[in-house]
Amino acid sequence: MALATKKGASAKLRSAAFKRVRADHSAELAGDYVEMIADLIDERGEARCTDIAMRLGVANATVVKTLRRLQNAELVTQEPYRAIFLTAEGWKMAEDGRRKHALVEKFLLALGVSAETARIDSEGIEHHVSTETLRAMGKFLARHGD
Amino acid sequence: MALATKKGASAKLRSAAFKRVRADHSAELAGDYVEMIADLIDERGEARCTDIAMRLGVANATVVKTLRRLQNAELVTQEPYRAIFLTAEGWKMAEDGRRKHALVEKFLLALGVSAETARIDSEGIEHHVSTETLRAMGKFLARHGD
DNA sequence: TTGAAAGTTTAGCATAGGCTAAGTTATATG
DNA sequence: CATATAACTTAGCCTATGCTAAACTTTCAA
Repeated sequence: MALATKKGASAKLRSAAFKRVRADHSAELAGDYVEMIADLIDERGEARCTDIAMRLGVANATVVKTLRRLQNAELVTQEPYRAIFLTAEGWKMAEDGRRKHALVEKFLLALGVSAETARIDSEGIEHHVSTETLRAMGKFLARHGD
Repeated sequence: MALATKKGASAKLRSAAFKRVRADHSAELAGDYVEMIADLIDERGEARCTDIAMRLGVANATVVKTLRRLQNAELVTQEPYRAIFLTAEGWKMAEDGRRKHALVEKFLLALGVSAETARIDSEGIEHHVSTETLRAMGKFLARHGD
């Protein structure tokens, strides 16, 4: 029984990391969307389905479906056939994402990878970096480069 | 028209990063499974559904279903009600994953994050790190720590 | 050797996130 | 101002990844 308990506890510990990864994944898409919508609004005054679809590299209908989920999650608002807006919560998430994204990308550049790779890898990495790791990256940047 | 072309090209470039992330995600689960199966075989001689389910923190039936996909992908072999084995390709993927995983985890430790965070974050990050970034991490480790 | 516990599988359901095709609305231009 | 084009939406399909409940094997111990 002592062995079984130990085994169970150890498995539980291990599984926590995978559960975090799965949770990150569901949040990831929402983060990408709001960040992109924020960018589009800043760049050209409004965010349209088509632009989002093109930048994400998915079909228009996919964007529409996802936007409905984001509306249910109170991250965006939208009238039929009109541009897309972010709620206060949506803006907050977008800003958080941008900060994180920018820091990871700068960190990778400081580490010595090419601009192209930094851009691509930071997109995948940003959603899996804890606050602690983010802080460590910040410290590194303060010491080196930046 | 010049503007439209430029716009399209820029969007295409951006979308590449997101396409990579989506591709990474589909490969991710397979990578986690084979790595874990390899660990179990090394640790206790065989890999069973229940152990995988416990370590991943998912239901048994979920593991069974995923294993069927991995069998179709020729990464694992299995007889009904028997233990699970890796194919040559499965072992290769597992070894690659372990190498990558270990390097990322060591890198995070060298960066100054706690063991706990390094363990958890490396799990999420490993699948989104390009060869170039991995090399940069290796160089960092050669200079500092390790 | 038989029966209960442990492990495995099947069946059936749900959600997320893709797609295409077809229909609807807005808008810009002749 | 009428209509063609562009943008948006709906409908319906698919796969991946999760779940629970129920059925089936294996194994181990009485």
